Amino acid sequence: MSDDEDDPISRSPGHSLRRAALSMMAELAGRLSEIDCRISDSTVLLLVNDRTDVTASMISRMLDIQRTNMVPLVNRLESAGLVRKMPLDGKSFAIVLTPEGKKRRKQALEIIGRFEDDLMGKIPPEHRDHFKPALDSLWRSDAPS
Amino acid sequence: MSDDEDDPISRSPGHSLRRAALSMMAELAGRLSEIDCRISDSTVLLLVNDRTDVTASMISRMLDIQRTNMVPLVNRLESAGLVRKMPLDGKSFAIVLTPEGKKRRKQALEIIGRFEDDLMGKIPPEHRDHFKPALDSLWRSDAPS
DNA sequence: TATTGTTATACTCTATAACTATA
DNA sequence: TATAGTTATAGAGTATAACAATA
Repeated sequence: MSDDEDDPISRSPGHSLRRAALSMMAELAGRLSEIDCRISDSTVLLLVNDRTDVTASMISRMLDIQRTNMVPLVNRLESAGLVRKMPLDGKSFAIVLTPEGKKRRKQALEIIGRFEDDLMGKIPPEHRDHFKPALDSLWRSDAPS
Repeated sequence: MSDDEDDPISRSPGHSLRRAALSMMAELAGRLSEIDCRISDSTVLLLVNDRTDVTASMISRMLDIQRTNMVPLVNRLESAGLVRKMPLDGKSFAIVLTPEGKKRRKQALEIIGRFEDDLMGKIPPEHRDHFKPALDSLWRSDAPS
């Protein structure tokens, strides 16, 4: 079946963005599965790092995840022994990494580092430096315009 | 909470790709909902167009959708009166657009056209021409390298 | 009053296994 | 044997409403 540049789908930047993201996420999810991590898990581990003052609500705002959907995510990390909840005051808890959590974070960082090298390596050199700035202009409120 | 260029998430092109795609898809889905179309619906309508020889299996391969997940998609379009199944041989059916399907396709094309103009307009001019080529190199087998 | 954390719930998208019928 | 279409099912991700407790 023809899929040349004449049809509106092949010419669509939105379609390219969707397909590229889905392809990338499938590949990354596969690599992270070897350390029993989902993409969202790894994002939380990277985000928290050594901090002891990051709440689930703060994470949900930073990653644009609904507060309510943080519950199973944090529970999963807690059940896996990767994070602990430390009371900050009467109503808030800090999500802090356990030693195993820090170990897992380091593994995730290595996997993601290799993954992103591979990712950028697929992009022709003349387009490479434009990739992240272009993407960030589509969602980051503080992106340069 | 700090979200500067020092943390591995803000510097990650993979994270930028994911967030940009999710942001874009949410916006497009919202606009297409005004003509009762999902993104996948519109993609099928655009793809089939005037052809009378496109099967669900062909669509599933072109869009990287599992064959099995085409069933509810096509049923939805058929129930909405947008497509008909025409027997091609004893085991295959062509998905063809009804007159209402062609009308809906035209509406979708207009919405998507405006949407993509807006999308590209958000990208700083110096990055704009690199956007689609960079993305296509990540998933299109025939992308120039 | 606004925020944090939570439960319950539902919808969408995606993925696998297995089956029938036809090429 | 391979392909087309289908059913059943399960796992993710995501969304809203509602509530209790605390700032």
